[in-house]
Amino acid sequence: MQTFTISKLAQAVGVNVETIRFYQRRGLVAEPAKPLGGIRRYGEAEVARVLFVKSAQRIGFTLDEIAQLLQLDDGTQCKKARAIAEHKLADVRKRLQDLQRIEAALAQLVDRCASRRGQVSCPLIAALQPIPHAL
Amino acid sequence: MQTFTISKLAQAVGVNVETIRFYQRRGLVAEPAKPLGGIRRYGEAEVARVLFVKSAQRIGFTLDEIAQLLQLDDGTQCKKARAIAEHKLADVRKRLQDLQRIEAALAQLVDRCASRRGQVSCPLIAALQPIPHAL
DNA sequence: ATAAGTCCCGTACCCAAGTACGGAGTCAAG
DNA sequence: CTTGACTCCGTACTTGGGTACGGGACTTAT
Repeated sequence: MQTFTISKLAQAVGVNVETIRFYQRRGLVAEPAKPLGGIRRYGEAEVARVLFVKSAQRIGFTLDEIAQLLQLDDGTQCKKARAIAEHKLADVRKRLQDLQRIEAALAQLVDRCASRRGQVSCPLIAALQPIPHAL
Repeated sequence: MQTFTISKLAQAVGVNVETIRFYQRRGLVAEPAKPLGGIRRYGEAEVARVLFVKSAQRIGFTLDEIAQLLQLDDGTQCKKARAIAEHKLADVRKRLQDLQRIEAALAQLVDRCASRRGQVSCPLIAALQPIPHAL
């Protein structure tokens, strides 16, 4: 298809044009060959790409990590891909646990605040102490 | 108690001394009064504080957000605290959803890689597209 | 009482992830 | 065929989260 100019692409995914160009420099988004001294055109693939980057970022991946994740998408080198994916998976699971703990803590806090004003000694700090520090 | 010097504190929680000082400037960690031209002493409260900051950071909160969260711990101003907490809670739940999606996608990828080599067209990209883009 | 090792504090530097800027080229409409 | 909007590309600036550095004060072992 290749229907977007860079600014349309940026607009479609809700980021700055400069951000697209920045991603291109980082190799996260393809730079289509420009047609004989002209203006590059982008398609759905690029839209998907940028959305992926932004989503992955929202959950805490760095651009370098995202670059790795994107390599998995090639389908080739399944062995390597698997190693990276497993590593990330462990990582993600740890993040999930932490998030779940803080979610519980926050929900509890909100709940207590709602039902009973007064001495709420916040459970947040406790929620994030993995070991009850025996040092 | 107040048994740690700043470097012992840093060492106890596994961060750089400079990081502690940086947090103090940001108001994230208390700076105990220094005893008449001398050296400040830190206790378990500061250890907990720094660990909290690091944990919260791991799951994607910024230092500014963490400062807000820490204010909730005061117990006072329950109304305000509740508002902040509710906001954060919504935020956390969104992060959780995203993480769960990517966890599933990664787990699937690993699984497929394990059982069947060959044309694995990575489910990651799909996993992070909220809407199947109908534009 | 002195040298080694810390601490205090300010300032400067670093990296990641953008954002802004500016000049030159392109393209579509009037 | 010019004007205005947009593109291309390079370079510079910004913000968040630290790290590093350096001079002077303090404290402790010898």
